[in-house]
Formats: sequence, structure tokens, C-alpha cells
Amino acid sequence: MPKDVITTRAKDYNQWYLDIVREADLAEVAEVVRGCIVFKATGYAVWEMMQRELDDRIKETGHQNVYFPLLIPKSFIMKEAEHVEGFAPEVAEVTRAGGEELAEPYVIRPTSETIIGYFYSKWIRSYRDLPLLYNQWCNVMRWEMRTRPFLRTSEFLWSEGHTAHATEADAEAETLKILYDVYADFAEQVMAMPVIRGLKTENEKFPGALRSYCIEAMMQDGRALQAGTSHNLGQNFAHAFDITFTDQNNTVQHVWTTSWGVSTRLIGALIMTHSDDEGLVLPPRLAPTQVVVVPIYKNDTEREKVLATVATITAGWKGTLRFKVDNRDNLSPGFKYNEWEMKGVPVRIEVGPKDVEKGSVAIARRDVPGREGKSFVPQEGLTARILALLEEIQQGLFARALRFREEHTADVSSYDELKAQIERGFARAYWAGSTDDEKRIQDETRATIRCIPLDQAGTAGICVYTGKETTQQVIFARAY
RNA sequence: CGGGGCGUGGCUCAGCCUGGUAGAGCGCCACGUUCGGGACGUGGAGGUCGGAGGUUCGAAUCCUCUCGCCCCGACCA
Repeated sequence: MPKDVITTRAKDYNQWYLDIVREADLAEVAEVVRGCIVFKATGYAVWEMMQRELDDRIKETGHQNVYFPLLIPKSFIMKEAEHVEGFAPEVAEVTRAGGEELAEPYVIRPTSETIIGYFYSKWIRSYRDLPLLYNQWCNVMRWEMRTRPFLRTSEFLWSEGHTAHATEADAEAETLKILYDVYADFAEQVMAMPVIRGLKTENEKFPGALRSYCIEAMMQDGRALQAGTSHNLGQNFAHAFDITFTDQNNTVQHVWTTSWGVSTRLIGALIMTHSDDEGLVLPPRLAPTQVVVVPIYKNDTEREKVLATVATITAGWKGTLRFKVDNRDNLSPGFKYNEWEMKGVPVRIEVGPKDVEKGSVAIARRDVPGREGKSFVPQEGLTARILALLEEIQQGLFARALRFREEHTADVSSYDELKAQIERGFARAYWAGSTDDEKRIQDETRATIRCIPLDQAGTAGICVYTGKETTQQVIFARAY
């Protein structure tokens, strides 16, 4: 008889999300610090797994890690017009320190383009200094009106890359390389979360960017979530911070910069992509614990035998599998099954007295919850079987999420169809409208153009709003 | 920041309307029996009722202010 500690998705999707965050022990709302959360051990472990995978990819593509100050002189933020306008409402300022009013306030970084721009202008002299390819792992703060654990918090953790290049083409290539080789690859291969690689409209682009690219994912309520962004900043910040270099012809030029980021929001994306009414579902490649072993026994004799078998079975796992043996003896096996299911551990192994006799174990897969996901297999060859199963789960989760997205994406050819489709997912439409048209649609429907997919069919059609002929298709959706 | 809801043992909540000094379930602790899908019995611990001020002989309850959370909007990774 399951206790309904998790609200079902059908009943209240938002509450379901909050229940998972709580029950899987990922985070806790820090009610004493507005809009902030405590990343609890399990949640932080998932972030560490993400960091490792992303960091590897960032370094493989030629970047190095650095760290810039948390505090940025307020005047820096003011230097790039669009940037100020975009971030001013959400920056927190430090006006006093050391018991005195500061001559110039600092802002707590909402993002680091400006302070990095200042230093880049000092560091870059020649085309030989380019490209400059840096990334930093840090926290940032954006004062938000409404927050939700992971998806939108005042303080969040992220990676922000900042690069400088000699030409627009180099900057553009960098922007796209990050989008494809780092972000989309990570999302799909590691998070098992299918994403649409796209270009942001003028309306949705980063304040101060020439162009913003993004990966957009679909959550299980059909809403879109921007999972990562990569910006070609053009020469905007180079002009604002006077970042120049001397080229081969001894001509002084402004550099072309990029910036890109992914944040702890990805944890929210992960939850809303795979989890079910039983709790969290973690893809094996990100699960801090991939396998949990639950020993079953009635008395000390059985206990001894079972634990001996468990020891034998797990002997070779260290370094191969991330696993945990749940030997708490004050809880029943049934309780443990449910608890680990709720916490999203991909594979559970049960070892009882019967298994000791028969040389078997029970193996349960989290992507198929409850008894249906459980079967009995021989102890022999178990490690290989688990490794194969983890891979199967990883692939299965991606396939399931992709199918879901496809089933909730539809081509729409009229405004009425668009309005109907955004109630259930993504609406793909031909688009030739203006920024004003887009804003009007947002006012009327609460949906926005999530992106202009980089994979375009190239066929011609009629714009869903203006009726003009165009070959450009866009994705409309309600977004997080 | 607007509109609505809510803050009472760790959690979920009752009590508030009609003021009289705090309850339930779950969890927790001890012991015993249990243990292959959320076990049970017995005993026990635990709350200045979000905070401040006010009204009153007396406030969880009434009034004012304040802080925080949740939901719906506007703004956003």
C-alpha cells in the first residue's frame, strides 16, 4: 500500500515537481534567504556529475578554466546599453563594506561579460593572443520575482564561457561548436534529453548579443525549457570595454566575443524530462548511485549468508559501477524498494535467502517502476548484465523522451491551430512576422517563439500570423 | 510587483468564526515481535502556535504592522 507522498502529474504538475525535489532529497527551499535553495547532498551530487561531463567537453574543445570576482563595479554593468537594460532590474548591489559606504557600489554578478571584458582588454594585444578561450564555474545572482527550485532561483550555479576571436567567422564557429559539441551532445548523450538546436529571435536573445543560440527541451507538461545558450556577442562588448588587437597587417581592430552558459537549471530539466509519479528517474550516466543492493533476511543466520553473497556479488564493482548496499536493518525491504525508486536509482538488486540458495538475484529497473520492472537473474554474469541494462535504460530514456516530444509537436498553419497546439506542446509554424507581431502573440497566448530551429526543412509555406510566404519555420511554446 | 491562499511538535493538518493557556495522524527514541513491494505492539520524547506591537483579567484565536511560503499573472537561465 503505497503512501502518496508524491502528487501525481495529472493532478498537479507543479506540485509533483516540488514533491520530487523534496522526496528525492535534491534541494530545500532556503526560506531564510529569499529565492534561494540549499543544494542537498543528492542534488549537489547530480550537479557534480553534470559538471564533470561538461567540464570534460569544455576542455576537449580547447578551453581552460579561470575564476573572476563575484563583485563587479557597478559602472562596468552600465557600459553596454542593451546589457544594462536587460539586467538592471535583477541585480543585487553591495553598497556598504568595512562599515562604510562604498565610493562605487559593486553589483553581485548576474553574469560576467563586463568584468571579463575589462580584463580581456588588458590581456589582448595581438592577433597572436587570440582566440582566448576561457570558462568559469561559479555562482551568479539574479533577483527574481518568482522562483522555483533549480528552474529559477536567485542564486544559481553555472558554467559561463567567455571567448575572444579575431574575426566574426571565428566567433560564430565557436558559438556553434559549443552549441553542438558541448551542450547538445551533453544534453542528449548524458542527460538523455532530446533538444532542439536553434537560434533565438531578436526578442529572446541575450541582452548585448548579436545572436543567441539555444538548446530547447520539452518538459512532460508540454512546456519548453531553455537548457543552454550560446551567444555571439559580436563586437558589442569589445567596443564597450575597448578590447582591441593588432592584426597581421598592423591594423588595430576590435575583437569578436562569445559567451555561453548552462546552469543548475539543468537539474530541473532532468527531473521534468524523465521522472514519473513514483518519483525521480535518473539517467544512468548522471546517477550518483547507479545500483542499490537491498539485502533481505529474517534472522542472524540468514543475514550472515545474504551479506556474504552480497559481498561476493559486489566484489568487482568498485571503479566499474557507482553502487550502494542498503544494509539499514530497521527498515523492511519493501520500504527500501519504494524509497530508492523515489530517489531515482536506475537499477536495484535484491538478494534474499532464496537467491543465496539458487544463485540468483532479483534485478529491478527504475524506468519500469514497480514489480513489472523486476526479474530474477543468475548471479553469474551479473556485472555485465547490469552494465548492459544501464546502457539500455540510458538509451530507453532518450527514446521515450524523444517520442514524447514528437507526439507533442505539431505543424500549425493557422493562428487558431497555434493557440490550440501550445496547450499541449510545441507548435511548429512558418513565420515571417516582426518583433511586434511576436510580442502581440505572447500577450494573447502566453507563448513565445522558443527558437528558429537550425535544422530547417527549407520548404516554403505561409506565415501563421501575417500570411506572407516564407521558408522559415519556428517553434512556438509556453516556456519555463 | 498585482490578485488569491497559507504559516500551529520533524512532516501533513485540526483548533481560530464564538478568547479561558494546545491536539491528531505520520515520523522520531526505547524494548520486543517482524522482514521477498511502504510491518506491528507497548512505553516515551518533542510545540514561547512565523515575528513584532496592540486590545484584554486572559490571545494560536481579535486588531495593526512585518517576514516567509504556495497558486495565478507581469519579468526572466
